[in-house]
Amino acid sequence: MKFKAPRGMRDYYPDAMAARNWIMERWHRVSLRNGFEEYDGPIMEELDLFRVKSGEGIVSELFHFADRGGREMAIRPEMTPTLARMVAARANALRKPIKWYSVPRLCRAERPQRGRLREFFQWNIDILGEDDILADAECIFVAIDFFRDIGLTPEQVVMKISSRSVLAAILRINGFAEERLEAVYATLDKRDKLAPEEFSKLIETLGVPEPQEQLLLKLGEAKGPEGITMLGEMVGQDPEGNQEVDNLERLFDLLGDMGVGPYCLFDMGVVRGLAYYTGPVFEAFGKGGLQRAICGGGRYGELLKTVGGPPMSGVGFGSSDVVIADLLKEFNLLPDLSPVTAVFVIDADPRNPTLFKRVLSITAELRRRNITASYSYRRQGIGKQFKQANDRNARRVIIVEEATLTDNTVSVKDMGTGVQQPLALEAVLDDPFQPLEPA
RNA sequence: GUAGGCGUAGCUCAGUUGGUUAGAGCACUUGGUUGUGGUCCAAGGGGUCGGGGGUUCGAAUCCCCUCGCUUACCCCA
Repeated sequence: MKFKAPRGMRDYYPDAMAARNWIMERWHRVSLRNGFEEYDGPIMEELDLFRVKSGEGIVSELFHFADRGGREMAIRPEMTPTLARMVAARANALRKPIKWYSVPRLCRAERPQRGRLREFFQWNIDILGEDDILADAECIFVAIDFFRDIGLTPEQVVMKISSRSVLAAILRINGFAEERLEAVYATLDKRDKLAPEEFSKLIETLGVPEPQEQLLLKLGEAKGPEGITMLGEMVGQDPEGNQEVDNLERLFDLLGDMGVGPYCLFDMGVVRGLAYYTGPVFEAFGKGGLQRAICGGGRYGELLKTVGGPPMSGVGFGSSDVVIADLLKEFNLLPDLSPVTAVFVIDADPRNPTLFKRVLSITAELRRRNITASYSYRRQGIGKQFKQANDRNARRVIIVEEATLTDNTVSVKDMGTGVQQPLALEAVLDDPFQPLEPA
């Protein structure tokens, strides 16, 4: 074929569409039951909106163009700038806390690889206007609520949680200059990807004194409850540091109270590349072969200000359908999504046009009653029609026959059990799935 | 942008000292079957062997180039 779907973008044939809908229905369901409202924005924004948030380097990763008025536009690569813009515009009018979710279609002009395409859907959950760490706990709970909803157990997925603010406090107490923090974050974020000796080498390239090097090595290893204890020792008597560690402990207490403790793990190795995170950060990982993060987020303190809004803190996360689909596949969690026809209507004698008229009217009546009903377009033998009914995964078959014309009865067959019984047509229309008695 | 792997039917793949008209399974269509589906049997449609060039009497097969896909790195919102 001359044409195919663009690089990194997908065609959704019905089976793929069914899988996509399966995931997205669960995103909606979980969002709504956790008290989030849906919002959306335009598919593209002014290029500058993304520049403001992420810097000039972002431009090469975007699909962008000049419109006919010469305005630089970009297809959205993420939802957060749009969210910040929308909330900032009505910051004072919106009831707090703002709990919003969205399932935007996003595009990024990067090289496709496993779990990462050029066009995808991303579930976004955000809480704004609530500084208490309870909001952070809520966001993490929502992500795990979704994992549970699709059948993932703590043996299959882990939510790794860390804290930018604790990390910042420890670094400050140990004499790291403010302007070095960015580089340190980037380095620590790589820890889990490298062998220990390579990580040590990377630390050395930072060019910090020996004691600070040792601190960074130790920090990267902090994990689990002992890790948090270790952080407590590191901050010592520093009041601000103590407060941050207390906050982190409270986060884990809350998650325990919410019943999702088994999914959660403190891990200082989670830092997240983004510059704008200011508090707790978290990333979920599958425990199988797929090592990529399946969701990631955290608290951002200053984001609204960068788009000209008031100071308002937020916390949220995003999760792409591509990685979720990979994970579902890996753990075989997608159910059979083949289309099901509830009722298939058959005429017993294809040579009798009067019977077919009744097939049409009965099918139409079933559909009017919101029952998925179908029939064969070809007037062919009853065996062929049954075959077609079977191919369409019909639950029940209604056979229109001579008795239908004389007594207004039809034969109903259950395709699962094979049981067939004559019944009054009205009774069948009222309840097509009533129990059948074997003859 | 860097490096590896792979390109044969819709899908998964066979196909070597280079040799007739390129194959299988699954899927699809039709028939076996004029009142009963799934199983089974049979037939059929579907391929410029990714593309171009070269070597050769002869290339899916050997050589060169190119395009595409894919995995990892870089980056990551």
